Amino acid sequence: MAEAAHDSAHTANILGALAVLIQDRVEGAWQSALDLSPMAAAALVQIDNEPGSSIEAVAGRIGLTHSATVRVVDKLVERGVVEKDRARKDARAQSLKLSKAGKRVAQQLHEARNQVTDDLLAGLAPAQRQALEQGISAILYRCVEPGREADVTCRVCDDRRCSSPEICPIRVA
Amino acid sequence: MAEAAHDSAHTANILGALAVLIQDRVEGAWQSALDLSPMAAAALVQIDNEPGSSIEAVAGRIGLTHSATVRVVDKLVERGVVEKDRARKDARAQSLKLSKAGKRVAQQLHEARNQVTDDLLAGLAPAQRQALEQGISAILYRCVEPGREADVTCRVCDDRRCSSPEICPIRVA
DNA sequence: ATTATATGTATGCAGTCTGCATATGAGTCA
DNA sequence: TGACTCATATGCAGACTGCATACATATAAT
Repeated sequence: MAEAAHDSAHTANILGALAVLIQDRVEGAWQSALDLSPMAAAALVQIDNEPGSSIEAVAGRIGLTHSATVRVVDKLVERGVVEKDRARKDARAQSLKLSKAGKRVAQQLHEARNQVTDDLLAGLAPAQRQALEQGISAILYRCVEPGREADVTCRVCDDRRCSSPEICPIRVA
Repeated sequence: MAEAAHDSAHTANILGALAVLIQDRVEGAWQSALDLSPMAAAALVQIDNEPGSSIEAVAGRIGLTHSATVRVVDKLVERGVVEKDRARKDARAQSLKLSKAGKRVAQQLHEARNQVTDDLLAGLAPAQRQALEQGISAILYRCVEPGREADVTCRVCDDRRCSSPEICPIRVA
């Protein structure tokens, strides 16, 4: 019979379960603590990361259609966390940026997500955590082509946690 | 300055990104290949795992309200993959089970999810995969109390991949 | 036995999120 | 100037969800 150590089917299954757990906790925290839908959070993060983005650009990075993104951004504007300005270079495009309140929400949003993932790692021994880091990096590096899926996968990442000296394993290739 | 090997903040962030990637791919596959919403898939899996469940029981295990679960199950019944029968013991409760077609869909559903996670692990060296297994197990064992959240976290798991000789790290405690 | 309470289902209603089709305004190029 | 492309915005419809409520059945207390 197969031994546990050789059964990657089991590894794959609990990896899937872990993904469910993380998404449930993160999105639940966003909803209850900040009243943010998953895509509203993603739009906020992307506008924070690249101020001046057009709606079209944000749509591409969060993986929604243009029209859906228009609505998401509209709600963020109504709420006072995002500001629109017609771009100078191209009067068609909106130039999106966060208000002061928006930056505060973005900060809280990252804290909530980091709280979840930090808690999960908190009990691991250093060597175990490093092994996990290497495994996850290898997976992301190997399995995610730079491009649209890569952007969408990173839609709610905390950039400050993927900058120098570390690099996002998705964006190095 | 902190070295990469010691920076659990980075580990936490890419763990979150991996969760997003997995959920996007799995739910995307279910939607495009099987026309199943995430919760419809979860209900199907739970009814498959515990034939004879009431709607109330399924609701608890997938993390939806009762009324939302009634609708999800209704659609599955209309589609011909789930069958309702008033239970003999308690005429209030429905006794849910999968039709033959439903069992086929449940099988395909697991295959689609397993395909995603297997692909992600495919490039890892055996030792790396085992390290990942141990890390994930340690996280799930330590951070998920048996109870409602545990059930909900396992709502789309492939039970055949968490049975003997391995055990679901969430359910052993 | 009868009545009060609890449990399981079902449905009306409203709100959110999403995509498609389409309209409008602005830039680009022949 | 005119044809075409691009970014935005909006009408419309559909899916999904929760709350409040209604109804049927079971359970327990009197």
